[in-house]
Amino acid sequence: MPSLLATGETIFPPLVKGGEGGFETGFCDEMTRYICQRADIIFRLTGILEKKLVETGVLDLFRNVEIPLAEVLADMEMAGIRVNPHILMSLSKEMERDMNIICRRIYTIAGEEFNINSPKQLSNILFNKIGLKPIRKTRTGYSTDEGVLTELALQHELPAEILSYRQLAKIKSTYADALLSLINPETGCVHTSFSQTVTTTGRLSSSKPNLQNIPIRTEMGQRIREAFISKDGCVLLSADYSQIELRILAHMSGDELLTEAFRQNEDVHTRTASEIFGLRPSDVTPEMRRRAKAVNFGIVYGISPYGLALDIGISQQEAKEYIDNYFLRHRGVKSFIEDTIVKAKEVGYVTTLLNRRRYVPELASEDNSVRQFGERIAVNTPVQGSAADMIKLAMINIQRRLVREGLKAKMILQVHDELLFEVPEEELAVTKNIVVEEMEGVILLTVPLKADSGVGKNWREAG
DNA sequence: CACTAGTGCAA
DNA sequence: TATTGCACTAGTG
Repeated sequence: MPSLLATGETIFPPLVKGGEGGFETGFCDEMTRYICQRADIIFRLTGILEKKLVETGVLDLFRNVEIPLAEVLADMEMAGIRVNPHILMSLSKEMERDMNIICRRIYTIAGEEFNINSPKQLSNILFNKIGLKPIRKTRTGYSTDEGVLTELALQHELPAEILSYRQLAKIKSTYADALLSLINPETGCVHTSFSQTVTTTGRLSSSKPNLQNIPIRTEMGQRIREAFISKDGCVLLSADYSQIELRILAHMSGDELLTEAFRQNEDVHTRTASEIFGLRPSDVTPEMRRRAKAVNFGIVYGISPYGLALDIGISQQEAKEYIDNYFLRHRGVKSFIEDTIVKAKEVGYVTTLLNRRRYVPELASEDNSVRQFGERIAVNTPVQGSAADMIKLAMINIQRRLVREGLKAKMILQVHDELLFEVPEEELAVTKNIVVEEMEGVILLTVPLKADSGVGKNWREAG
């Protein structure tokens, strides 16, 4: 790709000369500082340019979505989200105590002390000293990841202890200690950095801290979420799209059953389970629904029997039957996948609802695995990227309405299909209406869009 | 100090 | 041998 600009040169020069990283620069005058910080952020967020313009091939998207969104994101970054340091500190201490206890047990079982955090040293203990049978290889040795340890736990008591230790170590280092260090002492908030230029699909990314991967599945994770709080007089409002990617798949593919499921406002995973297992929806068990949910995710990712089997712990044979059954009932999805790949090979790229473009050179590869990877990209990107388009547009529309209606409510986070707001309590009802209305009405599809919402004094309650 | 590998968190 | 990310620790040079 020829470069239109010299290295470092940009179409949009900074409005104000200032240091990189707004919250680290020291200015005396508060207003000057505010303007410089905001300008720095907008500059970073719009500094996309020739690569972006050429690669997307769509100037409209850039003008109508990404430039206006930069201002929204700048406001979000500056607003930040308040974090209660005491919750994180006590959680950290509690986890340290538990880790010490587990650590001593591990050393006793192993018969020696070693660095539990080192996969290399752990692998030596498990596979050489104890003599357990390796399950999978990595490039440099034997894998000790969660799936492997879970299997090994059936034969020996050590792997289970390692799993407990790992869970605590992960949460403590990444989410308790690291997050504490990123609280801005002046604002009492964490101010993430969003990027519009990192991902290949059009999603945002978040860093320093990454607020798009805060734990949610485990109890420990939920307790981390309790540390994200609203300011006095405010509550947190969370609104998330329900099944947006599957709804987009229904829209793009025109698949009859999938479309009908959403039009009837049915539970799509239960519906899929009933199709895969050949039962009435009322006879679907929670375990069947769980497996069907994995199938639905798999469809969007470009499923393989191996991957599905690995994900839900069944045989490859069984996984293949699930997939075959799914495509038997969903001819529309099947032909959408095939047509998308054929078209992508023809023109060299795929597109989203707002004409975002991603080139897929992998499709022309001689290497089968590379080419198949290209095919999964070709299927996944229009779906994932369209979801990104839609929430971005909704964010712009919501922000405009909040301003126009003179509300103090602030958008503070985006997590791919969820938006988080800090809302003065007296504005809650009206803000919630605006948010849900704008999210559900952002683009008219052949199936309805649904946004669920929740409210609380912290992210756990609101989520 | 810069980099890679393995691991694991989210949508 | 399922998509997109960020970031931790260990280990190497």
